Amino acid sequence: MVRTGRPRAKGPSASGLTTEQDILHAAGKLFGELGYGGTSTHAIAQAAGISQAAMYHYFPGKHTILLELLLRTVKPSIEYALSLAERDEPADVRLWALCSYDVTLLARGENNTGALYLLPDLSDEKFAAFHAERERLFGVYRELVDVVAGRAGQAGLVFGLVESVILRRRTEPGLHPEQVAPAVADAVLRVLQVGETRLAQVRDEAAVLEKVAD
Amino acid sequence: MVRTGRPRAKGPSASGLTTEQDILHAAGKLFGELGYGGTSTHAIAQAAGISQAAMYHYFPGKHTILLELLLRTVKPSIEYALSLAERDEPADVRLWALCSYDVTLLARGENNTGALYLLPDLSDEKFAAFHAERERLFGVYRELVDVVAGRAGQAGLVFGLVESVILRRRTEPGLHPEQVAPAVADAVLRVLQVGETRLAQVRDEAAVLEKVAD
DNA sequence: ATTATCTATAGATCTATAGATAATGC
DNA sequence: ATTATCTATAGATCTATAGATAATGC
Repeated sequence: MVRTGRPRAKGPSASGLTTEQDILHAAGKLFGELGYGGTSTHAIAQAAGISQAAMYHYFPGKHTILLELLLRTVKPSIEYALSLAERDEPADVRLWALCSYDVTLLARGENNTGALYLLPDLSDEKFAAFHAERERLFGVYRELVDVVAGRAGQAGLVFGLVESVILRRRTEPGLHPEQVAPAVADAVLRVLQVGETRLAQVRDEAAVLEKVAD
Repeated sequence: MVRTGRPRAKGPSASGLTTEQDILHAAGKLFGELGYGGTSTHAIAQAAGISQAAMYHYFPGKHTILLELLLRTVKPSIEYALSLAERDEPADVRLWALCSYDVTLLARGENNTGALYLLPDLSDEKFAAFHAERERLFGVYRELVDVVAGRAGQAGLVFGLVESVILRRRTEPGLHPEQVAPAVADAVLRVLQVGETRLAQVRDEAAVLEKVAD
């Protein structure tokens, strides 16, 4: 199980991960801190422990690294959202579970991977595949929110409330996923004018839907 | 009242504004769309109608342009927040008015100036002056939120809810300030568990505090 | 004389490619 | 023979400075 190919000049991967993963990890951290335009391919390669040119063995260009990161970040949310669509718990219970799960993902992780959603560079059509996935996720939110609210037009507010955790991570260092996730999910139902009595029931019922995020 | 100095090669400012304002306007638009690192000084100058080098007559470097934009964007919010601190309306009424005012600012304007808050480059200490101002604003929110909630620890959630409008502008093109501002302010009080009866009163009372944003 | 602009450019990047090299696989 | 890496570099930027120039002011 020894690796083929020329060995790295700076010694083998300190993380023990594959080179592709080292690149993605380094790029995710740097894009989040310095932005896409502010991160050079040289800086990514250096943080990954390889030469600048070696990156092109794995990714044909800088933007494909960001695209891959975006797709990997949104993927678990979409899978969970779609799995909820098949359940027959009431909409408010499923919405609470979905919000709690997404906030957990956004609040967790050493690098603020959700911060990639904020990059202005995403308006480039190179990232259309990501926007399409995100739209699917938003669609699930909209369906659930419309039922819980009893009317249309509240989904944007809810989605914004969930994603505002990305912003809060920057200025609230002591933000713990297990604490903020239920708080945001509660807030979502309160915004939709679900009463406190019902909310307490929803919280209990949603426990069944809890998924241990990988 | 004819302007001194060498005339522009491309003809006089189309906007009729000062050159400094042309630069700030162009930079605000480009930073928001392409990011700080993704926007060259050449691109800013071109959009402003001057040569790249002429910018340095007004700003000693690229980052001072961004800093100036950030300070100008946050300034009206701080002034309004501080003016509210001296009023004797109840905390819930003042909080509603503050949220509504800030959401209006963030939702309005041809360029999404609030989008500058999302730039990852802001972590650089060059922008410490902006963070200090923003912290002052957050302080006013915290005071009001703590009183309305009857306990500490909810201010981050509220601030996030207000600022999530910046995110929503990107994906919800039909977002009208006069529509979304009261909706978010209502949502804030609902999150803080203010009852519907009281909320209706608050909305009425807050009308007195409404400020026509300049 | 002062001012706002211009043109030109030095020096420092930065991306992507070409081609060499040091491993393992067969 | 295949693979993963390396070094070197072309060509395209990009920031900031130097110094010239075309107006108005006095």
